[in-house]
Amino acid sequence: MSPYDPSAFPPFAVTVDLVVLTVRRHSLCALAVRRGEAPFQGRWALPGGFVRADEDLAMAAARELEEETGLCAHDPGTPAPAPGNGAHLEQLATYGDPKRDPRMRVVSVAHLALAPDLPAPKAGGDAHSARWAPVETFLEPEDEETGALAFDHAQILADGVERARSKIEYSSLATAFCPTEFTVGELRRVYEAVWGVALDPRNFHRKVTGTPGFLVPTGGTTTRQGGRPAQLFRAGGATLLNPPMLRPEV
Amino acid sequence: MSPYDPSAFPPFAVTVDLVVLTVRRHSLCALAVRRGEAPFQGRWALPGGFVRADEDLAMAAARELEEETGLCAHDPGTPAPAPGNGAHLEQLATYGDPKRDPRMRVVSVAHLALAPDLPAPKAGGDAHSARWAPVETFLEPEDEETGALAFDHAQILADGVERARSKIEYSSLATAFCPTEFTVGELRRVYEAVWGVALDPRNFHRKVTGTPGFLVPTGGTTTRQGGRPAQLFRAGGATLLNPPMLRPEV
DNA sequence: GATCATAGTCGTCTGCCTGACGATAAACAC
DNA sequence: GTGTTTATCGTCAGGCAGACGACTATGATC
Repeated sequence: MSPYDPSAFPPFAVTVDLVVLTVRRHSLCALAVRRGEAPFQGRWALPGGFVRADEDLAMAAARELEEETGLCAHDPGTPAPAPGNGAHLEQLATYGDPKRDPRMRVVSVAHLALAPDLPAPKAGGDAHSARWAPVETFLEPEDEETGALAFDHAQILADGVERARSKIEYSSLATAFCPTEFTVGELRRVYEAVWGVALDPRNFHRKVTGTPGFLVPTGGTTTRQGGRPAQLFRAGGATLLNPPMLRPEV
Repeated sequence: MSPYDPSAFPPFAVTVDLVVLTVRRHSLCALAVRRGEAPFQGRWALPGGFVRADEDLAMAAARELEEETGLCAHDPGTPAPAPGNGAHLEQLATYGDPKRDPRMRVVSVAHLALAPDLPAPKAGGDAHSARWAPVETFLEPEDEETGALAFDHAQILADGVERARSKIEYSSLATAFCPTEFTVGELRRVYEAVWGVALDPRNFHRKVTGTPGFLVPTGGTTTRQGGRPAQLFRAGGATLLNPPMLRPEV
C-alpha cells in the first residue's frame, strides 16, 4: 500500500489539550474545566478542543488558551508582546492511545502554558465551569468531590508538571510565572511552589543576580511583600541558565 | 459547536516520522530514505508512515523502526530486552502545519531513535533506497546530489539532533549509541561525535566511572581500539546523570 | 628485541560554584 | 522604641571540573 494514498489513511480527530499552570498562594495550580457532556460528564478535565482545518497546532493551542483564560500566548524566545497578559506556551507531548477516547480515535497534542497569577477563570464554551486548583488535587485525587481527571488527562497533567519542574532548572522559564516586574523574592517563591521545597534566600539571591543576562534591574523598588523594599527586575535576554539552578534532593 | 461532535471534526491523517541516529566513523549519522513518489520524488526524507487504526503512537513508531532497520525498540527506562539489536525510542515532537504536506492535512508525530552502529540499512517498502549520512549532510545541504530533505523533515531532524545533544548531558542516553558492552573510550567517542568536540580522556574517565550506577564493569577487557586493553562496561541502572556532563563551550 | 605510537588509567592542583549560615539594612505593626 | 518581616551582603568549607603530568599495557615497526 502506498503510505500516502489519501483514500487509505484511517480517520483521526486531532485536538489540543492545555496544561495551564500558575502559582497562586504559594502553590502550583492547574486550570481545569468541568465537562458538560458525556463521556466523563461532570468530571474535571484539561481545557482543549479540536484543531481547525486551516490552523497550525501552536495556533490552535493559543486560540484555546485565549478562549479559556483571555491570555495572549507568545512563542518562547521572543519577549512578551503584550506585557501583563502574556503567557509562555510550548508543545508538551502527543497522546494517541486508540482507547483514550471511548467514542473515536482522537490524537491530542498537549501543550504547556505558564502564566502569572490571574483573576478568576472564565468558563469556556464547552465547560459548565472552570477553576484553578493545586496540581496535587488532580494528581492525588483523595478529594471525593473533585475526583480524577477525565480521559488520560491526569497523565498529561503529570507530564506537564514534570516538564515545568525540570525546565526551570536550566532555563529562565520561572519568570513566566511572574508579572513583568518582580522581585528576587517573588521569583524564589515561584521556585519554591513549583518544586515544593524551601530555598535559602541568600544563596538564591546570589545565584540569580550573579547570572549575567538573567535579570535586569528596572530601577524601581517595591514593598508589596512587607519588610525591606526589594529591587524590581525584568526577565533578561538569557533564556538558558548555565550552570543550572540545582533542585534540592527530595 | 460541540467540540466532540463526531461529524464536525476536520479530517486528519496521522503519521509517525523517525529521526534515527547512530554514530559511525566518529560522526553523528541519521537514517534517510529516498522517496519513490511525488511529491518530493527522488528526494531524501525521514522514514515514517501512517499510524494504523488500532495502533498506539509508540507502537507505530516501533513498527516503522523495525521495518526500516530491523531494530527492536524498547521503552526508555527498561533495560534492552534484546541485547545487541535494541534501540532507544522516544517521542520527539509533533508537526502539524496545514501546508506541510501539499496534498492533505497530515499531522506527524516525530520520534527519536538512537541505535548502535548498524550494518548497511535495508530499504523500506516505500523507498527506493536508504542510507546513513552525517547529519550535517542533511542540515547544511551544500551537497548538490543530496539536496534538502523533503517536507519539513530538515526541521524535524534538527530538533531530533538537538534533543539528543542536550539529553546526553544529563542522562545515560549516550549508552544507547553503544553496543551492550563498551569501553570508556568508546563512550567518550560517542559524546565527541554527538557534540562535535574533543573531550579530555582523563576527566571523562573520572566523571563516568565516578558516577554511581552509571557504568558497571563486566570484568572483561578489550583491545579492539588498539593500545592498552580497556575495561568493558555495561550501562548501569542510573538513567539520570547528576551533576550532568558539561558540554564544553563551542 | 628495542623502540615507537596508541590508548587507557591514576593523580595533582587550582579555581569556581554551592550549601550553610552570620550579619546588616529597611520597611511595617504595635 | 521594639519586634517582625523581608532583602541583601559576606564568609567559609567542601565538591567538582578543567588543565595537565605520569605511568601502564598493548600492537606496529625497525
